[in-house]
Amino acid sequence: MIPSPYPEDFVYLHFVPRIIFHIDVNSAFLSWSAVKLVREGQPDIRLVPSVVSGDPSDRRSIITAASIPAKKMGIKTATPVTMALRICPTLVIVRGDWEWYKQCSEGFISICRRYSPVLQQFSIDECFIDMSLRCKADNAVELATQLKDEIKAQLGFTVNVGVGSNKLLAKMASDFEKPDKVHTLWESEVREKMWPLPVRELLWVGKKTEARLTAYGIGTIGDLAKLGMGSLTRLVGQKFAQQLHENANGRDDSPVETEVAEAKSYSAERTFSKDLTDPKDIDRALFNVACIVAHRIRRDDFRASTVSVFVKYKDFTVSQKQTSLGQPTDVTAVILNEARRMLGEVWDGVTPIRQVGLGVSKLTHESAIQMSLFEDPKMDYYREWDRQFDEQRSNYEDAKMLAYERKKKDE
DNA sequence: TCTGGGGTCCTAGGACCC
DNA sequence: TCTGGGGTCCTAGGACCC
Repeated sequence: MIPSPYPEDFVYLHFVPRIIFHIDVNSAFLSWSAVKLVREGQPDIRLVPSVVSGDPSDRRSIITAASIPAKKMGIKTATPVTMALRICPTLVIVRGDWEWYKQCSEGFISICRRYSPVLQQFSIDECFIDMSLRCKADNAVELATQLKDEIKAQLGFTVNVGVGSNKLLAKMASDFEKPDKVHTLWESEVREKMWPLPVRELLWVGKKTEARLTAYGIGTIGDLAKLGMGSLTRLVGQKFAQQLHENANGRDDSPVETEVAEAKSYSAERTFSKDLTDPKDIDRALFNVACIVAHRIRRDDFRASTVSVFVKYKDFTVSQKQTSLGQPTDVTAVILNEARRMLGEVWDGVTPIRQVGLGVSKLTHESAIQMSLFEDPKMDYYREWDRQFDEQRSNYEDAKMLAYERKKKDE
């Protein structure tokens, strides 16, 4: 094939009709764990009510992924494990395996990339590919089916492929009947396939927006599509109204973004198995999340100018506080001290805390300016502490990877 | 039944500057 | 001494996604 002299997105935008695929792994974490278990000679958990979750003995664990038989019983993602067990006492529970999931993800992404290099990874288990230059509307389904079958044959798990004339329609289509299916949603099919759906099924319509819309008598995506901009703006604000109006009518001109966007913020949080009041416990958790967040920004060569801290109470209300630093930092102690100071302002020291978290934002790559005259004289000590922490942590991660590789070789 | 963890984007009000 | 209006930055909070 002769390579095009133009960027791929330049050519089609001008005269080729857009054809977008959205590939979505069916019950991703559950399918991926199932593949691993099947390879080990275990029964296929996809065929029985089963879930992936955190520690089942922790009352606060929730379901991360559920098999189709489990979903049919009403066990969905984010259901508390205790509740799921009440619904189905024989539920099979497996723990997540992040390293394995990453490998499965890389596997299916690289197959998709062979179909089109114009690929946007949307999450660990979803991607868009721009097929505008690779097929025509009349053979799109054939290619999508081939892609879906190739993933199943090579990797052992199923995907849904949504085919449409833009990203929104492709994504909506991949959400139709599952698993292991190809669906189309062309603009000409919007009226028939998308408008009858409940408004909640439209991308970006969450619980709150649904409540607001249904209170106004808007039940289906079709109702929303026909609603005047004036009313919609009063309900959800101008910017969001415009987006919803376009989307409900099946329009979306956002491109398939091949560049991986840089992170804009990092955060970590810890939920306690019991609500806590002891400042020592809270501070230990704050210390832990500060170490994690600061390690991540150093790993990615960032410095942060804003630090925020937040606490969540029993009733799920959140208080948070953020502050701007005089100069960007990646030093754990600096971040932790700001967080400690703000925690003192945000928390009364008495109300039990369910969760504590810490975040950093306003990230730059600029190298820290060392103003030794004004800098805390302990800063060198702090940096050395961080260096040793990072070294140990990466050794730990290396060891984990090595153990994993060894195990794989044995299989 | 009792709700994890990690992100993005938007809005609104106040401070400050010109 | 008292005044308008626009732009920008900051913080708090809320909604959505997987």
